[in-house]
Amino acid sequence: MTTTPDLRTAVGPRGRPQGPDPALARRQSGARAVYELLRGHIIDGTLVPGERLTEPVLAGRLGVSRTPVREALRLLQAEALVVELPTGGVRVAPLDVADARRVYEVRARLEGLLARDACERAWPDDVARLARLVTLMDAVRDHEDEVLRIGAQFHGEIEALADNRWCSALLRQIRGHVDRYRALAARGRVGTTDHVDEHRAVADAVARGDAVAAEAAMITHIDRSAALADQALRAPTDPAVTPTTGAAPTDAATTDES
Amino acid sequence: MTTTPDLRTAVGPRGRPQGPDPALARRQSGARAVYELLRGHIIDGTLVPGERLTEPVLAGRLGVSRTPVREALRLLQAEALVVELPTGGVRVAPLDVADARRVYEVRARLEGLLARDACERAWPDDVARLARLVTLMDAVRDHEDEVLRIGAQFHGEIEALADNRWCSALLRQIRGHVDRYRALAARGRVGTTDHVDEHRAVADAVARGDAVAAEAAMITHIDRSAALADQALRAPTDPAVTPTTGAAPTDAATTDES
DNA sequence: TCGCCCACACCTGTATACAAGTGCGCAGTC
DNA sequence: GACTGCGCACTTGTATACAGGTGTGGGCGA
Repeated sequence: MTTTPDLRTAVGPRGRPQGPDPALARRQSGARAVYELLRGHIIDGTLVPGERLTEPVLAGRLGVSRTPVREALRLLQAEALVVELPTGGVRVAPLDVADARRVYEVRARLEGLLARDACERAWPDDVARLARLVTLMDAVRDHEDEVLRIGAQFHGEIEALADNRWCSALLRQIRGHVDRYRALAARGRVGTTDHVDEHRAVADAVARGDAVAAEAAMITHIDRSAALADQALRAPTDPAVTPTTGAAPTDAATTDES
Repeated sequence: MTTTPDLRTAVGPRGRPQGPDPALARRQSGARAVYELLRGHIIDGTLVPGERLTEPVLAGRLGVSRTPVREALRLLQAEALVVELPTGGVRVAPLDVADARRVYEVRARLEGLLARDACERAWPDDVARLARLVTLMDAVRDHEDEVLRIGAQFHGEIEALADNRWCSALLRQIRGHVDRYRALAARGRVGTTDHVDEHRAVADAVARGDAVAAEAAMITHIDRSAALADQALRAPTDPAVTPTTGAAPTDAATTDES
């Protein structure tokens, strides 16, 4: 591991060639790119939990100066993907399987709140779109990957409907950690039993405009996912660090055994 | 406004004289101190919502270089207390009274989860301590300040019991925003009706070990506080920026109309 | 052979220097 | 008088230089 690719080959010297928004392109440069890269590597396990990250080494490896590296590390620290050492400096946040449950609990509440908010803002065509996703999911219920993909869409739809930036911002942080634990477990082997029904329960509640039920259904759904994930994390292999080679999800709507 | 005191007079040239933990003292230096200072000023309204914050100006005013200022701004940005401008740079996050409700909603769920977790970890003496706080609160129920102070203690106790670092970390971020809205409203004039009973409901649920009830009671409690805060924010004065001169709360357990 | 002490190498934190992009203002012109 | 074009000043982002502190490893002495 720790074979972090050169940043220049990863994002180019000055952002992507086709930046739709110049301001975004500007933000994509340097520090932001380092942040995204490191974040992905922490999530997918390329950077091993507990590993010390030193600024000069990262800077040299990525072909940039310490300044953007430092900034990226601060962002990762704010997100708790790296933890500070008593003497200064940081290391990759350790993975504690027992903590996975906690992460899921928080995620469940935040997504539950999103479902509640979505209830109050959903228009008929939104409801129809959700229902369509559930139908779609039902149609492919034996293909786990497809179920997961549609599930991600479903959650993304709910989040968009809720339009709650506070929830979304916090959720994004939590999602990074959720994705870490998912990468740790054997990919895909989390089971999707009852996924269709659980999503349908949420969709139905939203359709009825029943905010309380929607929130409860979402929490139940994610709690069950948490139980599956917990099982997958404890059962298969030793609890030691087991980085997978799976793709590195980096942003919203990627988290999904949901 | 914008009469930010010199950082050197605020924290001294190299941390406080009596740092109990040298590592902490080290972190307290420079960037961290700038962060805390700016955070406090944003929360208490000294830094006006929407105000542009430029690195050279802040650096000069605080007597440090741009480097620690920059780092502090990044932390504040991660916390959404400042927002980035399209052209780069940041401004103090605008205050939207309609958004206060959203912030409280999130806080309610997080604290609700803390209450739930506290249930599963509370020992008899913990339960007794919570009950004592409720009794104390009841005894001073006519003194709003005292009620708020004890309320803060109560919430701190729950948080400590829950021992859920994920929740606590997210809650800290949310609390900064809650405190901002509280500073915007007339201090103390939020009303504390039924505070005692609401806290008692939480304490009783914890005593019974009824996690579901504890979570629900906490959510109800904070939702009611939210309604009071919302009322205070909309009613008294114009919705324009109205910084108060009240003390600047800077960390956990300071948030309380709870 | 074990323990202690010193010195080095390293790393963080801060300051300063440099380059590039952007917005604003002023002057000139129609 | 209004519009347009140019130029300046400012700001951010990055790189580099410098100082302070810490941990480690080797050497020396008991």
